[in-house]
Amino acid sequence: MVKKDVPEHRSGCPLSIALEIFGDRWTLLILRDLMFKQYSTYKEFLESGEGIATNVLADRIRMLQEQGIIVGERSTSDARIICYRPTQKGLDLLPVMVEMIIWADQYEETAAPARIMRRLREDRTGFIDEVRKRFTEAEKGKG
Amino acid sequence: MVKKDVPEHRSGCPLSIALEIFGDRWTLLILRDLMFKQYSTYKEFLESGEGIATNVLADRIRMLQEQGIIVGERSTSDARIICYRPTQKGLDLLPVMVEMIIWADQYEETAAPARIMRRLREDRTGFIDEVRKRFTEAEKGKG
DNA sequence: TAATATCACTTGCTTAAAGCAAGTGATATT
DNA sequence: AATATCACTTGCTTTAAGCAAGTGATATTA
Repeated sequence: MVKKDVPEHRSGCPLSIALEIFGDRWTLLILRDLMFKQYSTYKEFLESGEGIATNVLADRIRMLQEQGIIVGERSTSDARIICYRPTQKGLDLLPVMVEMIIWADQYEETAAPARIMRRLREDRTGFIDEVRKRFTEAEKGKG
Repeated sequence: MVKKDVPEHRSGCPLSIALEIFGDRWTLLILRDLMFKQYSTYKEFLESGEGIATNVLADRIRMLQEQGIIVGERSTSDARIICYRPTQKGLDLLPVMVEMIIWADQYEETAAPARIMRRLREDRTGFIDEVRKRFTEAEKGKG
């Protein structure tokens, strides 16, 4: 059994609610693949190298859609494939992820290229806006 | 059994490493109690209203000390009590927590007072510096 | 100073979630 | 028509979370 439904809120504390949604080992890694690596399919997430289990991945994708953080739609060129993309609510998690990345890079041994980290530290908002634009531009293209 | 030892890194990705450390339901709530609510003891964390289990709390406190995110020392006035405080590494998680709080407040129903949230949104760094000072001043007091 | 209370845990057990391998049904390719 | 790929699901094992009770050290009270 795999179940990650966001439960009845234990407390109304915003941090607690946030952790009910993405306070686990995998949820933010899927969003990282989606927003930073520009992966968009189940298969790409699965093969991203972190080793997530198939049932957990399916479960998290379902939960992220229920929460309105991502949306999925079938590819027109290949109907087997579902392409996921972040919503506004999902894109607004970028600052959270960026701060986590900066913290980890400062205190732990990471494989992150130094110049990318420098860019990230020195221009958080510019970096975030770039990522954001990639998805909002794409949105227009469909409009 | 309760075991949260930070495992062998699955990937060198900074986000992945960060999640190995605090990617769970409880770790950041303890740090919230410590830094925002100014709780400092096991008992206070336990009674903070989120319903953490005693073994999980003990486990996370141990892990946070091993990671150098908090330090604990016995109270001089009552030798039963251990007072925990954040290290620099712990204080540097404030931006992560603040962004999570802002996100949750924007998209979920929270019990956070509107004026505190407004303050937080409009002056993230000022807010963070205030919290930070409370602990670095206290440090000086000990010499 | 003996008895009781409090503090920070630990232990043992149950329940829920993560991890793993294999399978399924739909669509696509050969 | 046969095989491959895609996005999952199912069933089982392992690990971690949840819960109640207990422990040892220190502190307070009668």
